[in-house]
Amino acid sequence: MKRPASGPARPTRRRASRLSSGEAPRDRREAQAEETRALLARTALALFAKQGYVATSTRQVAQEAGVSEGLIFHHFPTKLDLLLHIAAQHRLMAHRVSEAIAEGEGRPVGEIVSRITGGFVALMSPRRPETQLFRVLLGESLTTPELGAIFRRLGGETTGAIADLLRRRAAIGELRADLDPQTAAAALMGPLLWFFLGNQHLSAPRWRAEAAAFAERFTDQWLSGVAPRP
Amino acid sequence: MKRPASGPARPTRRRASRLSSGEAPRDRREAQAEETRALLARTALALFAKQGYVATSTRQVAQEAGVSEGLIFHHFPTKLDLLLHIAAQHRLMAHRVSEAIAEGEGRPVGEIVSRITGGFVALMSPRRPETQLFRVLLGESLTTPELGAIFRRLGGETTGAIADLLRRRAAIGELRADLDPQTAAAALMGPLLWFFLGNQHLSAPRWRAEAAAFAERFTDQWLSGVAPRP
DNA sequence: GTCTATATGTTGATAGAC
DNA sequence: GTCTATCAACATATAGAC
Repeated sequence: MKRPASGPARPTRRRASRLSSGEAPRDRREAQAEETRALLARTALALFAKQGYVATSTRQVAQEAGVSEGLIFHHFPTKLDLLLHIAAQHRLMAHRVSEAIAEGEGRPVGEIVSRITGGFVALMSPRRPETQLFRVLLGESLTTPELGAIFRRLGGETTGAIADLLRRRAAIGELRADLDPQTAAAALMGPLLWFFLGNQHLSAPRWRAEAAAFAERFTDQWLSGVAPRP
Repeated sequence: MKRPASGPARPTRRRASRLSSGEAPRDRREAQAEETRALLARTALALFAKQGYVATSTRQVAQEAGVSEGLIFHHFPTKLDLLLHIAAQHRLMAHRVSEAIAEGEGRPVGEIVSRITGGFVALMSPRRPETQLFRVLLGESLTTPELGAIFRRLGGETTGAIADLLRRRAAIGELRADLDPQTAAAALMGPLLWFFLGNQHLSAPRWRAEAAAFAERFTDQWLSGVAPRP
């Protein structure tokens, strides 16, 4: 696989000189360091998402960010640490699901599920950083055990939270009594993932349109599968 | 990410010398070449599955297969050609689904769907070559456009075949009339994929047990979601 | 905190003898 | 058809000057 010759490094704005700030030099340095870490994380994420983690070199990240390669290793001991730092900084689908569930307490399941599928449409839009991160993690999780565990944990948390909701709602008769909550949760998240993988190449506007339409049709069908038996 | 120092190359059995065979030398050579290509494909697939396509070197493939590196490039002009050759040789989930549908013509949908989900359990067992290939393609499809297209096509064929079945069955009243076939097909395949990603680390026996249980519960729930409205 | 320079090994791919 | 020898480019990571 040919690696594209990385284009000329984009000029990166340096910090504006601070005149007579009240901050101690220590704080300024730390702030600067944090800024750099953020820059590196941003840049690396974009490249990882486009080319994959293994196929992206630290050199490339440095060039694209407009810093030296050594600086990367000053802030992140290894390349994997860089990826893990990125992963830790983002709130993924799992968190959105938990939020939707917490906020929907006392409201009908259908409403909560609609919020979840609707959130998926917004969250997984092709160009968003969270989406890019998700793709990297998914791809790498298949070969890097450490990331595989992270990825599985995220998935498990998501279905777990949903299953918990369904269990409670089934208990009060809002859902069919013989429902298996874990299965139903997988049946909710799985098709969203399937749709994402099949349509991630769409442009953002087309994604929004197609994903929204799919989410609506799918939510409807899923709900009729878990509704109480007549 | 540290690359594990590849262990000593396993001794590979060489061809048994053929005494006085009736074959022309030309045929023997061609057979030998085919044998080598198969060996390389087998070996590469195992390594790709474990470490990923990009993270696996042609050198490593050569060592593990017990041949020289140059020989790889004699048979496959580039590393990507090797992967594409592998991909072309395997019958994936898509084909199994089509088979199940063709063979189930005239039988109840529930039965066909059970065969599909049941086939998934057998086909996606952790150590099978098809499973390994699937993982490689999925992982790589997220970053290599050429493979992304292949992967999307496979997914599209699968849901397409299912959607077609559902459309015909809905027309004769076996399924609810307002069913959207494409959505229902995604709702069938998605959870299987989700389950696979969450449980691919299981041992083969545990996979069979857990996957079979999931398949049964899920099939049941999916069917009640597409059943005709009362 | 950032840079330059470099260490040390690996990569995909080619040439040419047998 | 297979091997050995070799390539230039690239990988991750470190050392030390500023």
